Amino acid sequence: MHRWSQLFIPTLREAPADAEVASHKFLVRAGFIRQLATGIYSYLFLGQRSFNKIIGIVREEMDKIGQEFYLPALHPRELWESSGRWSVMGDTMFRLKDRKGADLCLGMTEEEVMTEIARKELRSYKQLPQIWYQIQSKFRDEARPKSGLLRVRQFLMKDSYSFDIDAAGLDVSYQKHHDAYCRIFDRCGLKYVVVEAHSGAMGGSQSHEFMVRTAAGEDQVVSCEKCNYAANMDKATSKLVPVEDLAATGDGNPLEVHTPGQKTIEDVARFLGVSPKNKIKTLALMVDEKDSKTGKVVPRPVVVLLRGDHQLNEAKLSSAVGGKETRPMQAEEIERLFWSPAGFLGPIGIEWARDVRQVERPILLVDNALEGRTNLISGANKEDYHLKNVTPGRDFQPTAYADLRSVTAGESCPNCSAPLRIDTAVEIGHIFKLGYKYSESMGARVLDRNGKEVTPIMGSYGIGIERILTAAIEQSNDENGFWLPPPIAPFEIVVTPTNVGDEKVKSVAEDIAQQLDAAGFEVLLDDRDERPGVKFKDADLVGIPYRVTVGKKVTEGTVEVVRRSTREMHDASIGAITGYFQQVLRPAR
RNA sequence: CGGGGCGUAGCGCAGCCUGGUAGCGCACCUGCCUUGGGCGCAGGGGGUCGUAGGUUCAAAUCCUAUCGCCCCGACCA
Repeated sequence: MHRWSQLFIPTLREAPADAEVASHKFLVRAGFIRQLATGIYSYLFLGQRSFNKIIGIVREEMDKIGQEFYLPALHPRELWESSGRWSVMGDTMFRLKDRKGADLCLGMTEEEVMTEIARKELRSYKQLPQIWYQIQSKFRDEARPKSGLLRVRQFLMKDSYSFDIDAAGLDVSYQKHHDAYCRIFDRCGLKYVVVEAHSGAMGGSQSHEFMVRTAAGEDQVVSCEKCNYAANMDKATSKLVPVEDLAATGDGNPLEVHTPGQKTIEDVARFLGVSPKNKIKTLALMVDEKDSKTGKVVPRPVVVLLRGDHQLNEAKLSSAVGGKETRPMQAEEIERLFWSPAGFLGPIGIEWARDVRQVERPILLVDNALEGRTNLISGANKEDYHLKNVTPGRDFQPTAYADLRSVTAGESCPNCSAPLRIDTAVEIGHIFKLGYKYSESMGARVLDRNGKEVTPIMGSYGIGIERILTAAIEQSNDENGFWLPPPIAPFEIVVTPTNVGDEKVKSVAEDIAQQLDAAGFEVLLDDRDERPGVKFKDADLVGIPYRVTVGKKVTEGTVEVVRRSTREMHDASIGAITGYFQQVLRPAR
């Protein structure tokens, strides 16, 4: 049993001025955390208790599917060079030198370290599958840490890695993680959604994110009101309402129209009296490609066509160009390709690559929404002119059609056609089929059944420990503070004697706390010599789900039980308290 | 990295424009009082005004540089 008067729980009446989101304000006000520097926080007593409980749950569930390791956070440069990520990670990686001048870095994830162990130690298919995990600090020099513990430079992560002999084995390891994550987040009392996620640049075959919907989040999830469809913004698709095409004019072939000074989609649509949906949006971008012979990096034009009212999704575009990054073309680059200033660009009159490998020609990517459309309006590649009657496939040949746009709220679900909603969310977990990227580049090999060398296939899986707590707070707070689900709360019950000067009140509170403690509950006795108002305010603030108030009614043998989330309050006889909490906190399963 | 803002007591802020005694609320300490929602009265402690340089008889205040922190954007295996 813990006594408040002996503890360091520095609660604050006011939130620090720079705190914006609820979890940040309350974590500081409730004395869970204190900031040391931008994106770097100390965890005080209550915070650490909460994290320890979260870690306990993660560990219990992970032990059912894998084995816990503890890996170094300090890594040699050579290790990250062996996977090629020393240069890829850029400024986000913390780097330092040792006394000999050797380069080191602080770990952002641990694929390299795990794969290094696998490479050295795994020899035979008989040793597979393996699932190895750890819970450890990760370091990322984020461009912009923010929102308290939501986006920080040092944080705790449960990261695990699976090694399987083949894709079917990976499917099993992946599913085990999926199920373990569901059990973990359920036990933590979170409401979450599992969404299909963008697999990233490396062509990983499958990826899911575990998201908690909250306004404080930085990610966007698209989900269906009716069925269980849910996806990350970078992955989501929708069914579109068909658009009525314009009638052909003149002989039906592309026809120049004078559109002086009409540069934006809206301008042109208004000027010509058509909907933006009948207009082609032409985006001029560049992608850096490596020349296969010289190895030199050469910029290559990538032109993207979208329906006029649609928005480009950069992650989808990146996937479409093989995981590379794109940038907008500069004015000279636009002139060189289109012979026209921006505002009047279009696909007609340029020789586009037949497929991506035809490197001497520019790439033309056309969004699926334009496939099969006819008589669209595009720029004419001539200042102050646009073209009517533009029909994809007839008037120009795309290098490829692809899904390139972001869905918007209200569009139809791809499965059941019900309206889609878009919410901001916090990512609390991510499971990812890595494939062969690390095992291949770092040279991990095992012998299969036939004595043939094969490369094990990997998965990697992460859980943000701090984000579980912040998401829980974002989900459950009011103007007075927050309440946590009992499994992750720093204490389950706070016993609040209203007046420790009253011997009867004091001793009953003491007895109740002792009893609850003896029965195995996590109890905090607020034995401070403070006025009741102060204690109630603090009790409401710090996230403890239940309060037992011991006050005047002790003379009648009665105390009050208050449930923080609902403010529900009822009198209970002193002798019945332990039984009551047995029922609500330890129900038989 | 681009744009904006802020650094004055533990927290929240005023003072700066117009240079001259460093202030307020909360918190903290002592005493009394009070005891069901941050109570009251009295007394008290605590600040190199982020740092460095400059202007001036005199700088929290004006100028320059620098560091830190926050917000928006870019970025985010």
